[in-house]
Amino acid sequence: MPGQPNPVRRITIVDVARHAGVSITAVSKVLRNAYGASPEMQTKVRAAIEQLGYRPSATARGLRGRTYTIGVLLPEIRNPFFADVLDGVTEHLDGGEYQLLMAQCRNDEACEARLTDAMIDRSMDGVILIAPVSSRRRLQAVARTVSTVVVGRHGHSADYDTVTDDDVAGAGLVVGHLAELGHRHIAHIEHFETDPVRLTEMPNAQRADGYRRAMNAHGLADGIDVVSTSYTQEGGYLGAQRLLDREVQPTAIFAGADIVAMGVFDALTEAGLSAPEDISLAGYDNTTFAAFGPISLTTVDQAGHQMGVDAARLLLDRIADRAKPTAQLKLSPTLVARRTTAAPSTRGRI
Amino acid sequence: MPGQPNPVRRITIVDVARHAGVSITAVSKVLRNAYGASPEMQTKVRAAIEQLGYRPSATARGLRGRTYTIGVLLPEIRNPFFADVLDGVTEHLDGGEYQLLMAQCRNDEACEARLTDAMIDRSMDGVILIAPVSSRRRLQAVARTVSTVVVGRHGHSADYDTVTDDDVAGAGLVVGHLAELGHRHIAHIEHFETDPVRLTEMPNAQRADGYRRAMNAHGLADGIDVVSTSYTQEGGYLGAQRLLDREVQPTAIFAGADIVAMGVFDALTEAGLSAPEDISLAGYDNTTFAAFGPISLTTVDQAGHQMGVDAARLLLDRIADRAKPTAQLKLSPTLVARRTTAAPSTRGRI
DNA sequence: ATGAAAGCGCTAACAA
DNA sequence: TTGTTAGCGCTTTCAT
Repeated sequence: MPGQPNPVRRITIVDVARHAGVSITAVSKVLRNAYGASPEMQTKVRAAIEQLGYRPSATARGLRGRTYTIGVLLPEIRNPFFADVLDGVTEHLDGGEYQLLMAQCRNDEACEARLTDAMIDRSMDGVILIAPVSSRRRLQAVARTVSTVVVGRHGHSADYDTVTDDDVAGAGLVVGHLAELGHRHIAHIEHFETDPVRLTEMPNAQRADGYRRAMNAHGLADGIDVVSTSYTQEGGYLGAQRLLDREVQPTAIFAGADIVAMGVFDALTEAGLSAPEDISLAGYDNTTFAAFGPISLTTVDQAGHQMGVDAARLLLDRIADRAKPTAQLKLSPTLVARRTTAAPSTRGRI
Repeated sequence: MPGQPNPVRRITIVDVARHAGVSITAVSKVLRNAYGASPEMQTKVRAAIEQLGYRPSATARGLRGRTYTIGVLLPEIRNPFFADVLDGVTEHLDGGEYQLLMAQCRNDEACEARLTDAMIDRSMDGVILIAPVSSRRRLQAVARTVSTVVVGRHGHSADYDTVTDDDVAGAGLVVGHLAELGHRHIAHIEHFETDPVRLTEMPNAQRADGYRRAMNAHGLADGIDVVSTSYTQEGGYLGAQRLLDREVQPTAIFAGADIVAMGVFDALTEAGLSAPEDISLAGYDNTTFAAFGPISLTTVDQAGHQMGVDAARLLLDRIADRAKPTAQLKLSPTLVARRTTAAPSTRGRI
């Protein structure tokens, strides 16, 4: 008897109406808290709903009105920073009438297109795109179809709201901190990027830009040293290896993300080096990993949780009023100095 | 002109039918690769679909047939083990006709009820529940409504398939490894559990059970030492603190999950101790964290990726045939010995 | 092989 | 305030 039980017909609005002895419309109105249902009506209907254990079909609702569903597109579930953002979104939506469903795309434009389409096909009421790599044109197209908030990507649009961190300033904080400690040769591991739009809009590009600007501002133009890999642990590992192979090694490495710093750790350990004794190391994001005792990574806090809360709020506002002008929220990052940065040592150096 | 653009009417099956000069039924048949559409018909319809950029509404489809949507319920997005499972699921579903949407519940029964309901309300074709904490009754109810595969929870059911790891054996591997190194006082940090069903079915309970059995089997009954906290970093931290306060400290700690071991590291560092010099440390899950160079944690690999692949496969099978008998897949874990375990030292000990 | 037509469970005019 | 009814975009009998 496992499968194929009696085809448990789901309770529908018709059942509720019949059971309560009212019209279908009446039930619908109560469900939506719409105008035109007397208190007694409300009570009767709610009682019937309760007794029958009725739950409205989001599918059927979606065909006419809304599905009460919000989609979140994550670039990478392993990067704890995105979990922080997600927590913020969840917290703001909790208790409300919207359900959150998410999907993952690892910096893959084709995947993003597929998934945003899938969300639109499922009549989602709104979507939050976290650090999407899609073209501007594509983002605009999505946003014109469904209420959209873009998180972690710069660039204004009349079609979607944005929530970002001031990545240029964040990179500046790191460089300032290291320069103050006495470092002059500060290397940066960036996420490789060639697309001109992404070069302007993606956080990784802005961090690299902020790094260069800050180095110049501190009179350290000669100490600028950038390697391009990717914002992954492997990218950090490979990037650090390249830096360690330099004739003159940098005294500090600014990894564009904490996850990159993890890879740098790998390479350092492999080379018998450690931070900050041999090389100072800083990351970006202030993930739980960075705070972890044995690591204690100096990093930049960009308040992912708050970004999530703001994104959810903006999305609900936009769903409520599709025509309201778009907003661009830019949060200010702060430096979290921990144990992986210190004054440069001369140990073993020529 | 931001919001409210011309209410961009979506292309529907009617548009396609008209454009191709055929009936709506014909288009539907082509969409579903159903029987009764000639090659020419196929060609005509596909051309129209292509030209118009038509995408079927999953919402409308769901009202009659399937939504081509599979839901995954994750307990904790920060635990990288679950990301491994998810990767496996994604990989198996990739390229198919099903879309995967996920949601997170932090070991919260109420949240699980809400989200499984939400998935059912959205007419999802199937759901994969990862390490759910809900009651058996609830899981059965869900499974009778929608095709379900439960991952990481023991206990057979005629209503859902299961994919698990042999947690008892896994715990045995750790104890065996530590015993072989010469440890006799091996402590275990478990996830606190009182519910009688979960005490039987949850992996954490099985690991604790396997630990006890293995300790006895190795003649180390006197060395059994369990502290109950939770499978979180904080749980590991608090558990380790309690163990370090013992009159006689254990020479090894078996943390029930890698994330717990992370917290143990915190506590050790704080106490000025390190692994394996002062205390050996082992985890469970073989997450990327465990493999991370500076950590190099001894742990148990339970092949999360493979579990995900299997879960997806079982789910597709069940969707195809709701009546097929349920399967219980139990994978065998392997030990991954790294640098945090070694022979017990007598340093500083009485 | 093809198409007409009846719903699926809701929402939203509109009428009463 | 309440109820009737026409769809929403599909799938699926059932004729042809």
